[in-house]
Amino acid sequence: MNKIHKSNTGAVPKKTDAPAKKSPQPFGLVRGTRDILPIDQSYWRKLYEEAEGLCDAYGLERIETPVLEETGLFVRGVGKGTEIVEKEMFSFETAGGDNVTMRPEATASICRAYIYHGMWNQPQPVKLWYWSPMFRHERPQSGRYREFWQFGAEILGEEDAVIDAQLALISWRFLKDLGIDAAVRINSIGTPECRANYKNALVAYFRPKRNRLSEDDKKKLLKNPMRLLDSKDPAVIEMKAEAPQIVDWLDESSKNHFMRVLEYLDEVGVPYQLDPFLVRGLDYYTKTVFELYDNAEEDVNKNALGGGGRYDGLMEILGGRPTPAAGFGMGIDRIVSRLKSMNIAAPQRKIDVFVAQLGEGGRKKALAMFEELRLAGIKSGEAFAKGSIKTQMEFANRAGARWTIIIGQKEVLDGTAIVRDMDAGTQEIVDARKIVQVLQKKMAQVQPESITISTVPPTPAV
RNA sequence: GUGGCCAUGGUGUAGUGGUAACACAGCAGAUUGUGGCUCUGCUAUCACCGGUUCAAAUCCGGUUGGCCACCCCA
Repeated sequence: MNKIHKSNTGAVPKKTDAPAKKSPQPFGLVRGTRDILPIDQSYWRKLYEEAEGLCDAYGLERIETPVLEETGLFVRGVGKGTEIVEKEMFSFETAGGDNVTMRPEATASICRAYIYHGMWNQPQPVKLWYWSPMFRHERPQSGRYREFWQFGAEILGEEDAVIDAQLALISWRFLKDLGIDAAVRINSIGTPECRANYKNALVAYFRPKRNRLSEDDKKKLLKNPMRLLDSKDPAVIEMKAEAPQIVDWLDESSKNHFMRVLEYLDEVGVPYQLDPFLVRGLDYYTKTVFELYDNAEEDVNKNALGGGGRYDGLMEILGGRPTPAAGFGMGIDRIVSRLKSMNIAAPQRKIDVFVAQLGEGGRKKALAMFEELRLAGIKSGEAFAKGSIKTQMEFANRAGARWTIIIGQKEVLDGTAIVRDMDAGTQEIVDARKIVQVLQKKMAQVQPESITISTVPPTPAV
């Protein structure tokens, strides 16, 4: 996989009076990045089309924000104490002296755009979706890259619980339609006020037991006690059982909001599990938080496929007017790898016709005929650079063409073309001018269903 | 940031001190105008640097890179 090693680019071994014939060393990949090769594109296309169809049906509009933002946006938006901001950002100073960061997530950017473009003047809520690469300087691991893709949605300017439920529904439905049996883990972390009270209770609970905590967890107890709740340390998991739960510390309005979210989810049939210890790593969340997990995944601790929640305070933190909002983000890379390991095939590009040519005259005609077929909407393949008919037939066969058109010198003179049926192994000579009609007729007879492929929009949810 | 495992053609592997093997893929060919089968040939200075040895893919050290787990998250 990694044939190119950085060391190859390093010091050239001392070769006394060796001839200076050294080919340039090839480059490797920047750590944590990778190429998404043609062989994987069918999966990516499938996911993108699913996302687009779903968002379209739900009245969400596509937004694209810059990869680069002012560093301060994330420091304030995501939170100064978070892991992301503390040590995972790709930040640098530009030649002009600006401090910029390659976005580690989308929500802060989208709130910035909302404020910057005065979107509060639009009908509320503003419903947006994105599909973009994100960057975090973490150590690469399974399902974790430094450049990774997220598909997500944000609904801005509405506080009602129905929005939270709808977002959970859309993210769940996205996975469901792709064939992944997912469940929503959901919790409420209330307002900053009730959370502060809860944190005190948590600290009070854990402090007497602190000698049983690891060094890391001791730090968490001081700095961010809620993070203790998703520790994988068996001792902590055991202690957690008796620990206070945030639900008991929610104020009336948060509790009511949460109940309504759950009722909506019941109504619409989204399976969820209450997880009293689900907290999320970003500071901006309020009230509803949720994550999506694959039910078929054995390892419960395995990576989440997506997550989201409400962030009613974020807009104000970023200097906008108080605006309630909620959203989710899905890990495209993780979902693709899930689909692959589940052996869920993505549709491959198929061609109906292959255009083969012989000789310079045949090649000219074939070039033109290929274009004619394309304009007629007939999916075709070619290998004009190849001279041998045999090689071209091999290509036609491999590409799965149902028919191959052959144009050689003889056909050019006669104004004809050979149409070979690749399944039957038979062929006929037709008038070159009528090639489109002939093929369309054949296609209609043989595989009428193939014509409708890929023009069917994804089924709307629920 | 911490720890464990690993590094052989494009891909997946065999080879544990004595001339680098196999499968698949790719390319070329089997009387120059026809595919799916078959056959033949070609495709690797064994990540890099150094050490031990008569001899290293194989042992040792370093470097680089990858994978996995923790941390955190998507």
